Amino acid sequence: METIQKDFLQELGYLGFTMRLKRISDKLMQDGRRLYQSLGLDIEPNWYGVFLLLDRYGKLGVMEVADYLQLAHPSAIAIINKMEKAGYLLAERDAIDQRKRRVFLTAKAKEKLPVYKKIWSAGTESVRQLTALTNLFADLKRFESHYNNSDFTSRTLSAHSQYETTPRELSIIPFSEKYADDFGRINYEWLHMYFKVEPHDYEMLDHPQSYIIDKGGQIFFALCDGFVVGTVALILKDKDVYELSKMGIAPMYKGKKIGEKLLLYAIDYARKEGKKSVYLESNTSLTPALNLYHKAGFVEVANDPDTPYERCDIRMELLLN
Amino acid sequence: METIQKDFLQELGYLGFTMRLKRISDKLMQDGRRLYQSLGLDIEPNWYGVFLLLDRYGKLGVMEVADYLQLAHPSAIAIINKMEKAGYLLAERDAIDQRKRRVFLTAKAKEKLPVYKKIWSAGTESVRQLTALTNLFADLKRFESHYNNSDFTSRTLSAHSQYETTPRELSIIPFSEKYADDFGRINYEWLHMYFKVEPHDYEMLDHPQSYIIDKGGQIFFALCDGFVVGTVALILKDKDVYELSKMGIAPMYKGKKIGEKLLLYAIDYARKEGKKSVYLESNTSLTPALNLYHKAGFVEVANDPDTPYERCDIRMELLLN
DNA sequence: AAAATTTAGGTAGGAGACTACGTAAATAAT
DNA sequence: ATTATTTACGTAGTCTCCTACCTAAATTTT
Repeated sequence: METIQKDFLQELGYLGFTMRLKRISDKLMQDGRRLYQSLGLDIEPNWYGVFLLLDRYGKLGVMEVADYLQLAHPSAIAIINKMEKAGYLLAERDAIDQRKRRVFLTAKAKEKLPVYKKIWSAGTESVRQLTALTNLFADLKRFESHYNNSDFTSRTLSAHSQYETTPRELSIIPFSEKYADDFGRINYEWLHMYFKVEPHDYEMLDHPQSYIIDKGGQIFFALCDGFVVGTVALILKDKDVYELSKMGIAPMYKGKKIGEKLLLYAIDYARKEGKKSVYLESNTSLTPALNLYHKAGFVEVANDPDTPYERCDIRMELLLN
Repeated sequence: METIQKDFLQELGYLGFTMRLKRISDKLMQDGRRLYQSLGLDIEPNWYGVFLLLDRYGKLGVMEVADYLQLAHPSAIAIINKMEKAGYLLAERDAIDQRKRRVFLTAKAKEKLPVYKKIWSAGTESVRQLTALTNLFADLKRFESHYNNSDFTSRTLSAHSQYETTPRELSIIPFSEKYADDFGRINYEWLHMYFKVEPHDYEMLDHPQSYIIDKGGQIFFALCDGFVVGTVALILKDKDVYELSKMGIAPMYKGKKIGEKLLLYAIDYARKEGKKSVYLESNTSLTPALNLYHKAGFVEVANDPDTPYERCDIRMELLLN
């Protein structure tokens, strides 16, 4: 427990996504509130949508506001009532539809709006700077639309239905076609998390049989609780040299020495196959992995300038016997 | 108000970021809860962090849990207490530090964990699919670290301090160096939102003076409430032909006919300069803009196969006099 | 050794969002 | 015309997270 890993959720990868998102949005919200307070303004961070909506469209019904902002209507009501109490909104009954309460900005609101817009512009600029050089917006949009289309719940449910009771113990098995997808799944996750996925990766991860097994290599899977929780590949590089690659552990199972067992198993296999050495390429930022390699006897050697991977900045080797 | 723009927050661009983020994270949370309910499980969507944390590290104090998950400690306490009540957690006093309450997983938790992990894996896979082909994770990480470093509040505050009371009315003025940054600000926003920014864009947006003005073109700014809310550029393409480009309105000021005024003003200028025609390149997905162009008299002509912009799939022209 | 400060953990209260349920007006169906 | 259904709100209750404040143990200072 020496160096405390500060951000566990980040370490959990895809699984931590939900809570990380909430964390960011909550923080932004809190900051917004603080900002208004320090400026001495009597508005809340979630009001700007209503302000701008009514600034553009004039009078709107409660449901319309909710629809535009994609809020459940009670939330819209809560905001509207507060704004009304603060004197920014007025409401009137719709002449033809008696149920409808049409809300609109008061003179106070219209007077203050330019000031608020100025502040929102500043905030907008901050967000622009924070998201500069990223595709956060396009990606977020894509995420939202995919998410709205596909039913997350039912998809996850069906995936779950394949659950079968199996021993808890860790077992390590060689490649079999039925786990080919897991090979990709495990590795795409950490690649995605730390680097960008390179073309060379796609080939191997999507076609392990043809790119690794058929060329004289081997892949091992760590199985636990009934599914694949770790992978490692030995790629035949020379008649007596393996490259060790695609070593990945499912985030949920990290910290359980599974990587170590997998690595030792692979080394043992290489030795039994009569190979002279195993080498690997990695990145210095992946300290836990490097420690593991070191512990297993790998030593740093000169970097290969012709590596097909951009992310690799270190090469290690282990001589067998 | 013909076609109701469904997502107002998306339309607001950077400004809508906060609420969109909250919307997504809340939705994910709700879905998680529904998922567990339909599976008949007595766990909550925000428990997985604690489960996996204790699975890895064994016994931890309340504050440690809070730190790892980056939660305020009352939140951690709330989760821990519920999990304890549900029988998943037990607590004991630390032998040396009497204040410390060390929590750990019960036998029930350890027994159920494989099942839950299976479900979380399925959820993980769903997130992977939803974020495939995006850089959401790398970008989110970058956003988080930038955000944690720079003080959003104080930055926005200082930007706000430049506020000066100015007339509410819209005015249109020609290029001046002091608004050069605004030219970039306004245009980067919509480019970022709808497309990816192309190299050609950076040049022009960062150096309007040399790339547009000095080459015989002109830029107009719409000013309102004391700051720039819209831009349009006329680029000299031929001795009597302008290309109309970089037409953008700050999201907060959309729907106020500012674009229309700016466009007519630019056309008028071109006419006064004695040009024969103005053409523009755009994208068919930008319906509101296309309507505007159409209304101003632009007609669709054959597309230019040599356009420097990837995003453009339509070309329109307006003959003057 | 006594006093001051930090740290661990807890409570109270507030904000935001959502679901579920209820009511009355408007619209559609028979 | 009467009944059934949809729509527009509104209320209540629950969940999440956070800040502010409090206590008591551990650690530092003096």
